[in-house]
Amino acid sequence: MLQDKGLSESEEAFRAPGPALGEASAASAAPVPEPALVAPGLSGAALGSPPGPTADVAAAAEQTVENIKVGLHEKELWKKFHEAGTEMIITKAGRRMFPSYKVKVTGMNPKTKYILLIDIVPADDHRYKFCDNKWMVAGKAEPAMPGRLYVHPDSPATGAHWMRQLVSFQKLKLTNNHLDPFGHIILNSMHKYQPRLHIVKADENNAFGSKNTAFCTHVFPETSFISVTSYQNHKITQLKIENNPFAKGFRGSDDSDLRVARLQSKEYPVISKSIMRQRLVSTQLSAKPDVSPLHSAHQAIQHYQYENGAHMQFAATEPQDLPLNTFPTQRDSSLFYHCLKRRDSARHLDLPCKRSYLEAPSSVGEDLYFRSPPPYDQQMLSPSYCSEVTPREACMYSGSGPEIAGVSGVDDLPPPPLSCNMWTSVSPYTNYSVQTMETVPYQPFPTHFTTTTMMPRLPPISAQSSQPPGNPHFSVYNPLSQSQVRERGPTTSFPRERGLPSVCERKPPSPHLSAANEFLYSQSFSLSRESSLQYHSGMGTVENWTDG
DNA sequence: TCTTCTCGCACCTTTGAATAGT
DNA sequence: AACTATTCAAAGGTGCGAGAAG
Repeated sequence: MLQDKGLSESEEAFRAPGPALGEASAASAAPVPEPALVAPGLSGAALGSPPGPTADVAAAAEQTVENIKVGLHEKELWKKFHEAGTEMIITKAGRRMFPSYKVKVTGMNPKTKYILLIDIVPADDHRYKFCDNKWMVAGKAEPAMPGRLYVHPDSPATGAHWMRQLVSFQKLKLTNNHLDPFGHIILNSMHKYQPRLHIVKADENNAFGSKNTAFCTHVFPETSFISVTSYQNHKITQLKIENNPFAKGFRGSDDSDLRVARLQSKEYPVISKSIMRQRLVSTQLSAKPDVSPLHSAHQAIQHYQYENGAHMQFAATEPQDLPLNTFPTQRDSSLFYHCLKRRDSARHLDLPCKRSYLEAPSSVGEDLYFRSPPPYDQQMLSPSYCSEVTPREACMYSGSGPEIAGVSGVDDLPPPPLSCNMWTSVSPYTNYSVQTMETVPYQPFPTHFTTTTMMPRLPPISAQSSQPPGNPHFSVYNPLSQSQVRERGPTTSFPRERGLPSVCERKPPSPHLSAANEFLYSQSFSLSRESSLQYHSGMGTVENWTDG
């Protein structure tokens, strides 16, 4: 039961010899913010919270979280992409990220349970276009998509569990479907994003609403990317093809060609049809003097070098070829970090994590529903779900609403689709720029970032009193994970991705899962409200950030 | 006309069940 | 009977490229 695909994959990757593991180790050893980086003033007193009776526990929890170190797996690969300007395909059905987000975690308390989750936030408020072989700002960003969290399917799990192997988020999918019913993370095309990893302490000492709930956030700047519906930069295309096993079929030459090339001591570049085509396009677009046969040859050589396992030489290309290199490589960008404790809530609910995460799901009859508030005009309501039956599946928090059911074209759908994420409408992105992080304060969450406003039973940050707890607009929906649904087989005509469940096949959540959702919501709430005050990049400035 | 998006496709890896062998 | 290794088909992940949409 403990073993599922996700874990197996992670373990396999972790065990895999060679560069991947080495990189992971190196990443783990990468400089990690010292405790000093944790912004001061995290104490309850500093924030106006009275010291609680669990001060000792709080201190222990905080220390535990502060000691957590996270290393990005395949950091070198990420850097290669980053130097070329990482692009991630987003599709209606959802597309995995590549490189996938994998981390090695250390410093956890082996016996304490943690929840690991990822969110992807806008890196700036611009829309981009790929012109003249480089990314250029093309205007103001479109309104942010409903924010969603991707909770690692193993969550919650003990520190020993997380530290035992690589933690892989490779099943995380990105979509541009605003009404995505599958729980994928929704993004806008041609926008820049920054994934973030959150580690939430989730043991019995940190009951929901506790003042002492601790968590930390890690950001690896090299994982930032521009979302696209089709690749723009042929360098990225080639990197994907050469590194992603699933794209092996697009590698420029067959085995014999590769063998020939290798036998010929790399004297001849191996160029795929795609790269030829894209280079033609690039050449046509570029009126630059350096766009010449020699230039093309240079690129071909670069490609060839890569084909043959040599390091890519993109760094040697002209600056304009590195438009998305938003994080200067000379700067240690291992991670941004913050650590803090929740201290603003008086609620103390049972934590789902108090129970074994292997615990069998409750019967349908025990399912709870609560709604997220309809705070804004375009608010999308949706149930959220979190699966424990198939813990390896993504557990995302989202919202959905009548629009979704309507759009689905299925009138008799049971409670609207759900995904595992939480979402809500998102206000325009507040300005923080990863690109200029060294000088612009990093604001981890937009003021109205969805993961905060969707918080069930927690007032929206910007409309705190609009939906009091218990408001009928709050609901919880806990559909089955995709794999669970898949086992049941198709039962509806709802448009679906191959192998993905129809929305109406999902079932409501069990009470403890709802509580889990709530816990996570609360954590996100804390992140959004407090991290802004305490987030510390370690290399940039720290700016207080206030609501509204 | 241009840019962006959608969809079907071929190709590939991954997964897991079925089967054979020890 | 239990365990391991192998085989094979289905599921699912890729980028490509034509055409649609705005």
